Amino acid sequence: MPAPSARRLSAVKAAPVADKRDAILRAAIKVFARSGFFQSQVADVARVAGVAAGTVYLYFRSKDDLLVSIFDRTMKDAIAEGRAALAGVTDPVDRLRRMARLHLDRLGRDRDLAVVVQVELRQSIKFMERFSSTHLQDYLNLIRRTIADGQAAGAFRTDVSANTAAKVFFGALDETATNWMLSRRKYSLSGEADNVVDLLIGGLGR
Amino acid sequence: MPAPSARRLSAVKAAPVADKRDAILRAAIKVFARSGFFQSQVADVARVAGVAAGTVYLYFRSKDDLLVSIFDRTMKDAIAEGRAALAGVTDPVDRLRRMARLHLDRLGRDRDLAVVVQVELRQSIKFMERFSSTHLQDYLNLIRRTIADGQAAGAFRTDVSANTAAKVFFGALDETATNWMLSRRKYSLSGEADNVVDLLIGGLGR
Amino acid sequence: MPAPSARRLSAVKAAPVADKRDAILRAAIKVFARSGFFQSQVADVARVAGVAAGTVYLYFRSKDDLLVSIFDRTMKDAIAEGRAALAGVTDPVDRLRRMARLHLDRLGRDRDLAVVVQVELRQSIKFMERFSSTHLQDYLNLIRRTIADGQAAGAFRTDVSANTAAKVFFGALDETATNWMLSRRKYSLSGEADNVVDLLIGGLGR
Amino acid sequence: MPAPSARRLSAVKAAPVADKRDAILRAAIKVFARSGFFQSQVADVARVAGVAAGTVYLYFRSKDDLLVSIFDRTMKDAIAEGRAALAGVTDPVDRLRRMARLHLDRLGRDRDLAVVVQVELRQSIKFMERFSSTHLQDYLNLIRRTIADGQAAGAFRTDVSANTAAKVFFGALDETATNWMLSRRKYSLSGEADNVVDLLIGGLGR
DNA sequence: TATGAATGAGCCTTCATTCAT
DNA sequence: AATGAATGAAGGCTCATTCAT
Repeated sequence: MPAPSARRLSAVKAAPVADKRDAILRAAIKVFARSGFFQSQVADVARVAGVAAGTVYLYFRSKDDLLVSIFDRTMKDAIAEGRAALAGVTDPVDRLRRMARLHLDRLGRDRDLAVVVQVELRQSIKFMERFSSTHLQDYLNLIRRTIADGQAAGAFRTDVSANTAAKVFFGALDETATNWMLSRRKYSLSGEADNVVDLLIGGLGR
Repeated sequence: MPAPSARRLSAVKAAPVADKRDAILRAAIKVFARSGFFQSQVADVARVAGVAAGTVYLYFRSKDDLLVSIFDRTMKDAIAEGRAALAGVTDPVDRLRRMARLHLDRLGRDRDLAVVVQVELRQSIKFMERFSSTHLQDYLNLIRRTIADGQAAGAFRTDVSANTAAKVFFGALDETATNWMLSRRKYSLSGEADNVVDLLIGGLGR
Repeated sequence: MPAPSARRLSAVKAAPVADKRDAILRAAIKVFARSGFFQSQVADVARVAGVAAGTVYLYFRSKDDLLVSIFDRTMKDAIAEGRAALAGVTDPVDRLRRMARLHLDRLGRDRDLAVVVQVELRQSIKFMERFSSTHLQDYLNLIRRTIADGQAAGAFRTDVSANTAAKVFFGALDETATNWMLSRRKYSLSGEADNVVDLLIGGLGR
Repeated sequence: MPAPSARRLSAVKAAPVADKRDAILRAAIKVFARSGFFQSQVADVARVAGVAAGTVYLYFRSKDDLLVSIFDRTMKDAIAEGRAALAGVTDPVDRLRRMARLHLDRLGRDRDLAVVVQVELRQSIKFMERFSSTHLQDYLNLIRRTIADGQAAGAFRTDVSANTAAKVFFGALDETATNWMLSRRKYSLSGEADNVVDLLIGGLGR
């Protein structure tokens, strides 16, 4: 933690910058969630953020950069949170359960963010110049390794590749989030985490 | 089945129209798959289809209508194929297996179609004026009912709602298809169907 | 009157041609009256005429030609009718009265024609490539000469040029027709003729 | 009248905006006069105004709005000017004479404006969604009331309705203006005002 | 830093006209 | 003569981005 003087200095110079950049990014999430990336206008983002249109370009290179920045921050946070949450947990099933809860918690806390991530991310993955898929790949790798470790530890069956299982796991969470985002009903998204994990661990068959 | 002469007559009048509409639709799938809907130009679709730009508007109301038509036809076909494939199959596990194979078969046969459906459909679901989500809902309902029937028949566990299970099932297939579509490697998508179903039925746990 | 055989021949060859050309022209009047020349489409004219779009071009060189043909025929008829109506009439006031009645009668009989003539003719006069203003000039000359004759005969005052008086006379009829065409009320247009002439002859002052 | 400093301030802020809007409107009058509304391009208006095409849309909603704005301003000015000019004048004949002079003065000062008003206004009246005919109706009402007052005051004959007389009066001025606008000769339009009024008051007959 | 007026490239869509049948 | 599917040029309008203030 910086000394008071340092904090004040940074408050005068850095913090407002971070604040405004953040305000614009939050405005972008709201606007993109409402209208979709391509149907949104930079001017709308600026208006919602309470700044002039030109100001957006003091903090972001382009409209694309707004979207990339949203994804970058979201995925980086997700991976960091995920790693932290798994820190002291050794039981493979618990590890998956924690990841599922985190995944749905994060999206469930901010419906706008969920909309943007669930609706626009896939688009962007397709167009590599817009979003380096690295982060998402990192996330899938995190799941895959967790499953592979569980297989090595004898907790998970080994006749299914960790790769396939990771995709099934991620897909299940992803679809659950998408359904929640599209649904009018206001049920708790994170409440679904345990159901999904139970099903995946125990299997649908009796 | 009509007599040859009748078929020739209809081929002279109806077929060319259907052919051109179809050519434009296939061109749209190719172009949208390459560049994404919003970054594609109607003129590109026309060029790929081998017609003039204006001709597109003889068969489709608008650029949006192209996308909607792709979805409509794909989903209608999917549901019809799905219903047909389940016709004589009673074993619940077999029914799910068939649906999974069909799902991945269809997308695996046409990578461009897979790209459009996996990348653009979600966007369009969000904007109901663009695509009535009815068809997709129908598809999810088909899965849900299949699972509920399996539960009633005692084949599937009943401590997980059919709704949750349907989302997990669809999400697993969906993510598998998306991953295949994005991957450079040319593995068979439909080959994944059995793995996914085995995992979902048996569960990841031992 | 031609012999029956001649009539049949002409009915087979010439008459249908004239009929179709006429049908298209009448359709054009109706369509142009409803939407205005520039906002009308050749396809609409064809549909109203009950022919295919391409057929219009068998009888008219272009869309412009449709408008020109409407004006040409209308003005030619008007002048011919006007000359005929003045044939045996020598009293200058009677001559003006007859011209006014004819003018308003003609437009009053066919509201669509009135709309096209009153609304589109002025446009077209401005663009000489579209309509040779000769016909309208001929019409104004007919009025001017009638007034000049009346002046020479001592019936009309001579301290106003026949030219100015002709414009006032035509303008009064023109505005009366325009007002009638735009008005919702269904009063008789030709009934206005005498009022207008009385006013112009007698003057507004006491 | 504001103090110089205040004027300078307002000149710095308000004037440029008004100037640009005005420049575009004047350009539109020039371009529409040359080619007609439908054959003019917004890009031409912009080029003549010395701005980029997109700039037009910062000041006007659409191409239609340009035309409507021209009419609105012209008619509003005409009515205001007319009312002002009649303020202290009581003699009915003088009142009509003043209105006629104003009418022809205004159009005679700006031939382009005259072209647009005389040629395009009628079109627009026909299509009410494009131009609320209210203003023109107001103008006609002003004339009608002036005539009716003159009748009540015993200056004008009463065996002709004020309504008919107003149309004749307006039509005479309108046609005079149209003829001047179309004519190549450069005579003075406002010089015609007295001739027209004399004729209308005194009547063509002896 | 912040503004927001101005820019102008870009694109969907229309529709007069043509021409193979 | 008649059709109507096809053409493709044209233009209104949008909006990401810039830059003078």
